Amino acid sequence: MKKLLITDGNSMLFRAYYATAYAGSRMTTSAGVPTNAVFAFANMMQKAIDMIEPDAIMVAFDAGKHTFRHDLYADYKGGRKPTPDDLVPQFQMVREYCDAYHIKWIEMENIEADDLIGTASDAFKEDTITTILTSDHDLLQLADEDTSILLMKKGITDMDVMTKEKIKEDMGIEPIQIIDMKGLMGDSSDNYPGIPGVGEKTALKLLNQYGSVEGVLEHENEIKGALGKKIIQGHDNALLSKKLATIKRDVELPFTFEDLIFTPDYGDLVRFLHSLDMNKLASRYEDKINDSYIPETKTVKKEISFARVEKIPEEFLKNESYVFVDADTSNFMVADIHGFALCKDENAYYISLENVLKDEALLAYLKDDTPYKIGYDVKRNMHLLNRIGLSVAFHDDVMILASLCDSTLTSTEKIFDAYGLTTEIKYEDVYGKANKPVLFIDENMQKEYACASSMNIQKLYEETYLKLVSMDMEKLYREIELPLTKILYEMEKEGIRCDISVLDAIATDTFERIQTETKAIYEEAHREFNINSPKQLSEVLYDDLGLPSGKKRTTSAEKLESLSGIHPIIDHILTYRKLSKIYSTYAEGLKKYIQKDGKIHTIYNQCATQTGRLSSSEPNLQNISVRDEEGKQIRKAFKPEENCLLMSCDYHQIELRMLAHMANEENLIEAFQNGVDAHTKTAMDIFDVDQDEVTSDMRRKAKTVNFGVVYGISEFGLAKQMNISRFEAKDFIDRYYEKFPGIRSYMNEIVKECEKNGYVTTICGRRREIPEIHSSQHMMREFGKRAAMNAPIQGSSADLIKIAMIRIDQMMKDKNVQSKMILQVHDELIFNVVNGEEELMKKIVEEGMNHAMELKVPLTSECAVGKDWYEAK
DNA sequence: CGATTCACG
DNA sequence: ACGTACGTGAATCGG
Repeated sequence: MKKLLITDGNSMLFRAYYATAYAGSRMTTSAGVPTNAVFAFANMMQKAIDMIEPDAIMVAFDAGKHTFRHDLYADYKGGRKPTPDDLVPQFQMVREYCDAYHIKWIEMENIEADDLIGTASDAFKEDTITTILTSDHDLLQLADEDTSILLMKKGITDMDVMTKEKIKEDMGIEPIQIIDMKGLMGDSSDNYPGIPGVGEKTALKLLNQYGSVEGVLEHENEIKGALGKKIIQGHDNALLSKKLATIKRDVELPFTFEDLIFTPDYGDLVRFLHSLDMNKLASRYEDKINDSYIPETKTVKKEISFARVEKIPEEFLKNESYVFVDADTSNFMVADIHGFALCKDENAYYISLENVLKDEALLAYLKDDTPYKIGYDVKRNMHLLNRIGLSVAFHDDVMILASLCDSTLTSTEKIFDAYGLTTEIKYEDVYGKANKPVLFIDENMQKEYACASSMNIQKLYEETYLKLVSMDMEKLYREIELPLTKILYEMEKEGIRCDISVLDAIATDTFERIQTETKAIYEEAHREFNINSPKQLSEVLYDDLGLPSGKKRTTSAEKLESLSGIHPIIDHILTYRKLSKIYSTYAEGLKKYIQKDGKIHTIYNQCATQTGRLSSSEPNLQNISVRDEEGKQIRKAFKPEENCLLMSCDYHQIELRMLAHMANEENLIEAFQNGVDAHTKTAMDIFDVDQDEVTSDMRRKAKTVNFGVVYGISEFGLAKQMNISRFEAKDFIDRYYEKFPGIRSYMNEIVKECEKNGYVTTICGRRREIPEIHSSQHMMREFGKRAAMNAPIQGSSADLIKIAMIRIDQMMKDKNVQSKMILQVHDELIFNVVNGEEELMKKIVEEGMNHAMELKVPLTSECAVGKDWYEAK
């Protein structure tokens, strides 16, 4: 058997174009010719070739026209959109690509590519297996025993193999009956009517009974009621529509199978790819070159120029650019801007702050949204620019691009390391270290550093943008992450009022109590030592006092609690620990961050977690004490503005709801739908009792089990947490899975998926890479499995609240409220609510949160208001 | 600068 | 044979 690959050239080129259209402005050759569609086309072809390993290839095009009869892209319904300008030259270019690769391409006057494909898929039947690569669902009708369709999904690398069986399973009919479906129900996008009043359901029913349009029409007089009448009236339309939907298979083909045999010439291909500046793609083929061709990469390498200027050349300001804001590397909420570097292609310019403000053309350029500005950590740039009175709309953030592409890249160092991006002159070379700044700034070094940094932004963009598109995260990026950046910027800028006198009072009180505890501890230990040093403390406990340590000699609160009662020193240490945490991290720690405006402005990092959650730092306002009453007092320092209240709204058991939805676990879904408390429900099931028999202890245990499930449950973990034996823990897990079988199969599936792909995804398509899943070490692998089980739950919940924030922000703008969203704590949002807006805000927030996604379970949340964060919780 | 501990979801 | 619950950030110690 031979293998034939037929590519639907036009449909694939359109698909390639739209999949990469956002990047259109920058995917060009050095001469400025757009190449994005050809690039994506070449990638898709290679993927299909690697997958199928065909003996022969044919690419079919529509002759000489740049639009065609089928709807290829979801956004362009009805009618024909004109072919985009930057796609036009790529029709020729893609044919040149085929020539260079020695792939046979066909086009014939007055014959549609579809009909060429239909005919070719039939022509060599005896000893050929055919695969058709397309993004056009209409070609599915060609599937049969020897022919399958490789159907492009979103992005540029995802494709589905549609066999005859798969189509039958998906649509409930034979592939060939697709034309009968269209005959009966018509096709609005192709503008043929079918039988008016017959939709998908009716058409399916009729076909199952009569097999084909002709079969239905033959019996049209037997069909009763309104339907029969409609069919008789639509008789001719049905036949015509079917004819229009049918791909021809009887075209005279001007070639034989031998003409299609695939004999690639990698030398020609590499030369061609280099001519379009697709050096990276070319390098994939270089080791396959069988002639003596050596790619002349030198000829495409351009001279890079860095310049310090007083004014940016006007010529440069016509296009998009990569912007590096040169500022202190410290906390950007207080850092000062020195100037910035702009680059595009091989030219980079450095301009000092003083000159920026004098350069009218540059200021106009920065205000104009049309030439795209691309930056790294756009939120930081916004703060820095805002403080010199500038507001710049950035079109892309390469920090977010890079971390979405690879979730393990959770810091700037990791991102730049991963892509091998360094600068010859470093920040320290220009400005020195934080504690030892340079006396004089070397302006030449400053220019070199900043210009090279802007070049790195450009390089990073080129490495990540199409990758992101091909990974299907463009929607997540454009519709969630980028809008969120702006919201976070506003939240950070707004900040939250923090009353230093409250912190002072807590500090003073706590300090005194720490002294008391310290004395008591020294007395019990019979000597003075540094209680903050785990090393010294463990010597006191396990050597001096001879308390039982076990193997690890840890001094963690967990261990100490188990020792409580054995020796009076233990409780003093626990209290000391608790108080010194409150004192140094919160009471004293937070004071350092109160700015002149009496507020704390935390920084939200959008790229710091592997799961998609935010993190908060300088200071971290996502871990302010709440579980412990004494620690919770800290919240009394966080206050609303004058004539305002704080409002805090949090989701109820968001992760369990997300799990119920994603695992499609009927039992749990039903509980949520009926408003049954999830922990109580779990207790009923694992302890096999009625709702009114669930004791608080049973509920507490069930709650622990539920947490365990979300964390990727293990016998050991659960046993440790619940202080029970491994066997008892196993029993709980077995019972749990027995009652919630959907969760069991979901967890198994997700681990399998992770083992296959090396990553897992959230509802919104966010990826978490889990390389540990393939580790040779057992423990690492087990960790990988737990992370694989947890990440989609934690990550989808993060997606959810991000969407809620965007919706709430939008509604607040629509209603023109004066209240502000100021904090996010994973499943909770905090607002400064202006007096009189309480009711409206509650409505907005509940609507925004509870309907951010429509899941199989209802989403619920609770809002509370108060004169400080303590009261509003 | 890594390890330990502990605050949060 | 292995010896852990998932995800963060800050303070502190001690090499």
